[in-house]
Amino acid sequence: MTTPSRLRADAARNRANILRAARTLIAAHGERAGMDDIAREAGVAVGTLYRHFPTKADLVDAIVSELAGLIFDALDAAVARVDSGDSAIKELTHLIGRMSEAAGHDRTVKAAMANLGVPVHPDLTERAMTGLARLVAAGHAEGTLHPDITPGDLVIVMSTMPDDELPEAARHRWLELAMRSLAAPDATPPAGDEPSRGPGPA
Amino acid sequence: MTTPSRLRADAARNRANILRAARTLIAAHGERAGMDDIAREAGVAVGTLYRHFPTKADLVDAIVSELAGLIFDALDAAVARVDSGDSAIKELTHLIGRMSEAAGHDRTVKAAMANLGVPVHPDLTERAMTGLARLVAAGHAEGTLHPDITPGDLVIVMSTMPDDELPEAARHRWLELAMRSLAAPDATPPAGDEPSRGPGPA
DNA sequence: ACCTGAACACCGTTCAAGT
DNA sequence: ACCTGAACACCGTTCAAGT
Repeated sequence: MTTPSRLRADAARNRANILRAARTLIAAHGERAGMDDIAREAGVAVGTLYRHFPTKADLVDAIVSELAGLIFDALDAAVARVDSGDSAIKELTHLIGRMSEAAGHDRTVKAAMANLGVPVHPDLTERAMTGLARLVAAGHAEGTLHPDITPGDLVIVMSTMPDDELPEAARHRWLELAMRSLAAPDATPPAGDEPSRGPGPA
Repeated sequence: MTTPSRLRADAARNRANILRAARTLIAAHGERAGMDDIAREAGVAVGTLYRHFPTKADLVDAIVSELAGLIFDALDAAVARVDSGDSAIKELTHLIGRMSEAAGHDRTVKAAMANLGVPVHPDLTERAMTGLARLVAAGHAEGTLHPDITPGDLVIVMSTMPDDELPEAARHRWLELAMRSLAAPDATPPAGDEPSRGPGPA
């Protein structure tokens, strides 16, 4: 779990090989991937696998966290671009679209997505929520995001993203529909603000 | 799989007990439910379980199909009400809302949902698509459904419905967002229940 | 310290024996 | 015909023995 500060050379090599093998096999077969298969693919004995990751869940978690890190990087990059003046709704569409595309090829992405909502690592979750809040604020400021949308809503959208069980065309259409539910109502300019029943930001 | 036209009295009783036990345990624990546990709960030996359902997947499939049947019934009822003059968007909201609520308590519902898109039983799928097409047509006619929405879009929405991994408040908020993506641009989506702030998972 | 691989435990599945 | 439950196979996990 906690990577020791210093690792024997062969141990470090083994760990890297295990992670690489796990990335490949778990992305392809999900949790169905067998520990023996992963060990063989990594060129180590099962015992070695278990020395580095005490349980299969720990190994999966490591892969998922790794991927969550990449997602956070993408999020940070989007925030940076928005700070530089790019359109928030455009960056958000791009971000969610990239994640959805990834989720179509890698079974781990959905799990990484869920980690945003159910904090396994609270610090990472806070990092994500901070980034999402920046995007939401920018979207509200430029008037392209629906006024009642919150960072939590983005988490909901991301965690209900389709995986590879839906064909690509459907995943693409999902993105359109999802963004439609996030976007500001553009048909009528937001002058009087709708009195419907939207829980306004008070 | 194919239920024999006549079944010995004890066999029929066993089958019913197995289905009831499976409903309970699979709804609660998903596919993690053990075959031995289901057999014990049903009061039969494992061999008997396997005589009725050659494989665990078959048993799960039976439960899922059963539930899909209930969903289709609900769909047909909605179509009937719309034919009687009820609002299509309102019935659609109610229908998806009920399914979402069910999915929050029963891990099988999502699987049943997926059956709509990936036809396990083509005839059932066709029945569902016919019903959905009626609702879509009615929604277009009354102008409450977004003009470009198709029955396939409803399948996408239903198969990306959140399960019990999202808390109830988030599931409720999901419904609002989903209906927003389906509604006509100028229409105010009817909310059967009071809208809740959807802050997502804490 | 770390690695190895045989052995154990658990659960899906089978089958010889019963009625 | 249908039921029973011990036995088998598979896979996650452990551990005594090696270096």
